[in-house]
Amino acid sequence: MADGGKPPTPEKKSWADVEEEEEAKAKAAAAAEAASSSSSNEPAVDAQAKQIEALSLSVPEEHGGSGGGGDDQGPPLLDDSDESQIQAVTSGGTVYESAAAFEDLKLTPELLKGLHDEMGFSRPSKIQAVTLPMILTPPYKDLIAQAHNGSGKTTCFVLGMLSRVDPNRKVTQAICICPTRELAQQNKSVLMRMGKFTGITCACAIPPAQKDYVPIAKMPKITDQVVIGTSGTLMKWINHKKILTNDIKILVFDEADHMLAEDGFRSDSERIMRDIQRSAGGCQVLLFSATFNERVKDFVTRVIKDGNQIFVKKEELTLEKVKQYKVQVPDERAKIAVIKDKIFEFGQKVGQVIIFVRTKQSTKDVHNALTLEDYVCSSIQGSLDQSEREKIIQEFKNGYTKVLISTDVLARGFDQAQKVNLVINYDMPIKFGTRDEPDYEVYLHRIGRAGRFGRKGAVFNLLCGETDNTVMRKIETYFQHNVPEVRNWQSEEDFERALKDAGLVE
DNA sequence: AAAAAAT
Repeated sequence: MADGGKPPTPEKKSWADVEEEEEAKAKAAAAAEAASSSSSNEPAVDAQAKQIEALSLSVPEEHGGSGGGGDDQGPPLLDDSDESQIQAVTSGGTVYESAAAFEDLKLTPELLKGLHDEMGFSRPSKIQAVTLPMILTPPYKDLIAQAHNGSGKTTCFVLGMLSRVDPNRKVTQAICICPTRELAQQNKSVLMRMGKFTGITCACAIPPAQKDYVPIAKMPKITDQVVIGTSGTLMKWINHKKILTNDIKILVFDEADHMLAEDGFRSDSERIMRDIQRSAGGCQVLLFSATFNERVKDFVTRVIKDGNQIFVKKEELTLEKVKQYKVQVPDERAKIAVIKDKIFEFGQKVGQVIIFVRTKQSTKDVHNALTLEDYVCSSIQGSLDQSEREKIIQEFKNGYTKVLISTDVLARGFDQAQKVNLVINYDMPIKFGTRDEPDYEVYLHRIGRAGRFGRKGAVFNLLCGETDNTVMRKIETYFQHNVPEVRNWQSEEDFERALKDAGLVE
């Protein structure tokens, strides 16, 4: 049943055995030659990398397992597979074989039990099949891996951390850095579930809620094998020797493009990397994200020189199953009207909804406008107290709230057990400092909140004025993806048809 | 003119 509907693939048809090793070596040598003659300061990795076959990244078949809201709908369908391509480039002489089953990965029985019984995964998704051997095969090479939103990246690095850690040693051996507290907590909860039978423990390095505050001096030392957190708190704990970094074996950057972007967390990330480098004498570094723009890609491939790389073309990055729409509205009031009359009418019926706005103030404004008319929703942004943030996330993950208004704090990585299938761009994502230059990466991450793990979803971009239209046009061009228009923002039929086309209503 | 983290 696992292969239902899929064309039969030959045994072991992985990129690894497509090319003979000898041939690959010859190619690598040729590549090195070419690279060194074209520009002598090219990073060695490009020169020595051997280009392997492009692989098809199919929709994964894993699902939320027991952590969901209770009404488990069984494994997602494998009907139409995503034809997007990913490209793997390996470094050095190691040859990897794509893992058809988790059993091929020499995992401990405890970990396998966690994967099957607790997570409910039957076999690896494409990105997992490709990256897990790279992560788990000695010599432990660094890895830069790009894969679609919702394709199962978290499992890759969580499994990586769990299997590289010695459960018997009560010292920190793995660190994962995330851009937001919510993501750190979410990743921790995935790791705890997956590692349920291993005895491995995990600390979350994020600032405590006000009521739980303790001075750093009084904080006990961390003895957990894994620490997952945000950059500031991680640095603080490391600086105060609450985390000892000399036994770190693996360092993971989730949403790595943002963690290493100049206008992101680059300086923090570099500092932490240097710290660990110094005290642990080098450790395996994993970078995971759905997006790597050319600038960041160029930078990370220079920082992580001798690693394996997997990248996806930007034109292949929009999710087939998430239908995008644009809606012209005359003014801000009309946006609220659309949300009230259309989104609340239809949206809630089909699942949960996230409405993205640009500023913290806007979350309050939109929230107030809706609450005034007795619509129930909640809103979140980074200035709320930690306990408040946790409460709102908890209520949303429980399914208690259906509509959540958010800044980009939730744009990346946030996963709601596949129950969010509608995303509203109340404000379009704009690059900071520009008027009409889209933030393509944020756009992609936002729409990725819908349609997790190959499920259906829809996105409505509310466009008001020429600037918004310019931004939308640029996005369409960038991803080479035409976004159809909902003709009349006041028309129930138009919205209904759009949702029908997206497969969200009958 | 900002969201994110945090001092």
